[in-house]
Amino acid sequence: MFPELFEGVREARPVEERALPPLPNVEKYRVVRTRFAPNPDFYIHLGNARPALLSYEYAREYRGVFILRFEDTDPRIKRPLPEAYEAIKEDLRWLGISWDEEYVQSLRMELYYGVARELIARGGAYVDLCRREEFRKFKLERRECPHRNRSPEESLELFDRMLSGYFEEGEAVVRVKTDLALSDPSLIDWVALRIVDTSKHPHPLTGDRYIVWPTYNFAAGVDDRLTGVTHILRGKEHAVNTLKQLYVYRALGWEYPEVINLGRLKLEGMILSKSKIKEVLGRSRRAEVDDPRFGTLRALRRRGILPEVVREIIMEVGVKGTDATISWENVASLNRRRADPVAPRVMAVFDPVRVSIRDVPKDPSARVLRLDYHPSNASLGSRTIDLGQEDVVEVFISREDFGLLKERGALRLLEFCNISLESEREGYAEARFTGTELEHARRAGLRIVQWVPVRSYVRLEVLKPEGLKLRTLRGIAEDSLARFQPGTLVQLVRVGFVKLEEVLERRRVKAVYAHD
RNA sequence: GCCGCGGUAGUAUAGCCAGGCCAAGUAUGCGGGCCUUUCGAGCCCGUGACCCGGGUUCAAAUCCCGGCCGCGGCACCA
Repeated sequence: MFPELFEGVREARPVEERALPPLPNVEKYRVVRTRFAPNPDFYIHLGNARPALLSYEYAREYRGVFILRFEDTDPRIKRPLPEAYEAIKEDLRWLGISWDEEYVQSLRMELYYGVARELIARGGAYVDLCRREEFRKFKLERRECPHRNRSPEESLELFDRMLSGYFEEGEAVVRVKTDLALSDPSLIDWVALRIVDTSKHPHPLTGDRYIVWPTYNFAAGVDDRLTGVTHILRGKEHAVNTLKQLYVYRALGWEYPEVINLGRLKLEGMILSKSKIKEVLGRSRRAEVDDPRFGTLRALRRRGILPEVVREIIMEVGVKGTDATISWENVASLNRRRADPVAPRVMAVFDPVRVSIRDVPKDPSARVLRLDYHPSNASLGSRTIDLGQEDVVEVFISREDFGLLKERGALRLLEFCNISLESEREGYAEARFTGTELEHARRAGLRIVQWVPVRSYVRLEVLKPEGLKLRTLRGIAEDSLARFQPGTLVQLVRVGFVKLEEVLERRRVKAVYAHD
């Protein structure tokens, strides 16, 4: 109809999403079923988002089913965090991921017991009563331990005893029979179920109801089969696990799903690993799980990183086994691209210095400024800065720009006027109005700097991560900043993008630094 | 003890499986230009790289062998 009206929109920036390579052997399956299986012992981070998003995208592309499964079968070492179940779902939703089915492993224990019995009955597993170190010796010498050749019946009986609470932690485990000749000792007769004393380490969901717990490999392997998963996308650190699970599948006559191992995703300068985050959390009173120094999805969200950017990064890195370190500069750049057209622009000054300007004409055109929040996005509206009728107009500029003023003797205050320095002493300057024309400023080569009127401003605190340090920048900003809702991404002119967190009694604003 | 992965511009990466369309793509950085919101933002142009050695081939960043360097994983965590 009016094609020209759509020009701008189309040119806005065609963010093309990279197409996913085809999944292997889809024709073998009626429907593609993928899954994401986090351990709810902590919040998920950018690295977890990779398999999550790719699994989801594949399910969608093939019109299949995407499964969310909580792997919470270690009440002792990786004890689930009660709030993590919900938090993970929230983070996934934020990323635009939805799931068709949801499972919680700690609620499926009887299923694992059943499969374990079947496996033992078929001679594919046995109950081992060796102490850990004892077994290790046998294994390294490629000898079988004394319990290995027990009859299935005997093992089954011992398994029931395990379940009844007869054994203590470490006294009995169920081992999957593999091949003693395996060159990789870590594969040999791996543990499928072990005892965890839940009276001492209660599970947040099931308390002390169960004392025999499946290991990751057993539970994951069984569940992938039981829930009909056809394609597994997971970190390449799981490559060995596939080999382990294969023994269970073979013993039970199951066919193993297709597996794609993904490389790790790191975020430059940010803490991703759970253990490191927990370390910082334990050390610092201030830190929260969404501390902007962390690479958790919550932290990225808090910093104003848009979910589309996280998606874009993951799709860009693609489906492969190579690790990738995402540079923060890149994240910032992608985010800026999307934020710039929609972020209102406001002036703020850090480390402020006061400047008194005389000779500013008293007519309204010079004293009452109407400024748009964005040069090209009119929908963001505008605000008015009223400089009053005093003889001198007082503004704050940053100490850095104050240095420029001293050096060059003149400056242009962004969208206001040109000034020249009359006198200065530490932290204060007197200047003279020399006109409002931008052309003059340009010809004179004046630097154009942001400023805040002394007459009306808000205090601004910006939380800024610098490496592992967290700094709080204190400054002042135009009072109009307080009119935005918390959560708004704002561009502080010549400073960077900031996400508003709190607006306190209209005179104080707290924000988190997103990026330049 | 054992298993696996990677080395592409200053930085981070794509391409490698299916060799030629790669005198190597993207982002950032850097240099220049543009924008009457004036900017450290944005837009445009430019700059710059296939770890080393050998082999296969008409043809190799891509395949094979060796070397050097870096990284990750497993063994009753997930």
